[in-house]
Amino acid sequence: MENMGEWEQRSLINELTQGRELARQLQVYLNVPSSSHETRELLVQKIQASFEKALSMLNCNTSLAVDQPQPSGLAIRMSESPPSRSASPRSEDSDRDFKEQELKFDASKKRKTLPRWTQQVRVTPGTALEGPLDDGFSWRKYGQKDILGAKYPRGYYRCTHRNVQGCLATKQVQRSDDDPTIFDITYRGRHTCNLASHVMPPSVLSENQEQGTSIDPQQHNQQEEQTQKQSQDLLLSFRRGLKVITQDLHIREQTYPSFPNYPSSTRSNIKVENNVVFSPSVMNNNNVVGNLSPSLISPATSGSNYCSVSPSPSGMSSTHMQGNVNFPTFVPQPAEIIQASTSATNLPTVGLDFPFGNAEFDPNFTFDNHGFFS
DNA sequence: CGAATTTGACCAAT
DNA sequence: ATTGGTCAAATTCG
Repeated sequence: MENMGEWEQRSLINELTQGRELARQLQVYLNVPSSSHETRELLVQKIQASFEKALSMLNCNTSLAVDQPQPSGLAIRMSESPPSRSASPRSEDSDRDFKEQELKFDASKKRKTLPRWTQQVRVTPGTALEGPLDDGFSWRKYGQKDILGAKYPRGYYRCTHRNVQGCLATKQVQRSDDDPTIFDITYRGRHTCNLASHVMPPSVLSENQEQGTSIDPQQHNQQEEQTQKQSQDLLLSFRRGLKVITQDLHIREQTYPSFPNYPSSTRSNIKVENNVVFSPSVMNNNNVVGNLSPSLISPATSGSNYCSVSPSPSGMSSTHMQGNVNFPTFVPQPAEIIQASTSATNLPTVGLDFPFGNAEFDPNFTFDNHGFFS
């Protein structure tokens, strides 16, 4: 834990402070009759966002910042889930899927599969974009398959830099049967490539850049990976302001030290609605994440991310930059993130759960941000 | 021309 | 034998 860099700590403090400040402001506004409802609403949102961010930092260490233009609505619901079946709201297929997962889980010894979790992403109708989701990484499609019982084929993607950096992350994208605007995205494995935080300001980059690819994929401890990953995705999603519904966070891993408290409480559909609107000020700690990828268009792929780590400054390899390097402005759609996963729900209680889940720190969790955002 | 996608074949897990 | 996942040649894209 010494690893928790000073930077993280500061960010955290910063975030909390920010939240406090916002709350204070809210209080003020509450006493000012003339203040608009909207303003207050906005403050509330900010506060929520602030907390979420702080929590995510704690839980996930990911210091990825969530930065989002101004989505109008996010709903997050999370829980972790051993796919107890009955997970997805709408398709029974997913149900089937979960079953499979479950089975595999039990049969554990067989194949060590990479951690895997699913999220549903909905592209807001009305906006013509049909495609999904660009979650911040650059993916390359390597296959497509018709799935039994599913109307739409499932697309298989792997990290573009797989060969170069040995990043084993893959994802599967499948459009929901009944609601074409929803895509189930199952991620597997964590990105070991430099998740590049995209194109970020050189200044920031320079700081950690040395790390480059040095991260040995195999070395990571899984737990960490998952956590990290999860947060990565989430955050990314946030940033893009898409509607994301994470349905199942099931992760199975062989070596799973323990995930002690994944609060099972979750199942109580907790939805945290937050329309997160980050003000620049709030965001400052994470410039790292500064940009969103604009694209979110192709249904399954949008290559918009950069995992690359080109050591060489000039190195951005020609290609993947699909033109999005400008971050701002892109304001996708209102997003809604719902993480659901059914889990061992037993809890009677409605625990409070935050989007980022477990308020638990993994014992072994270390901030390995180094390579992470470099 | 190189990189990304498509698509049928191949392989592994039920 | 069936189904899901990956490979890889062919094709398309930029």
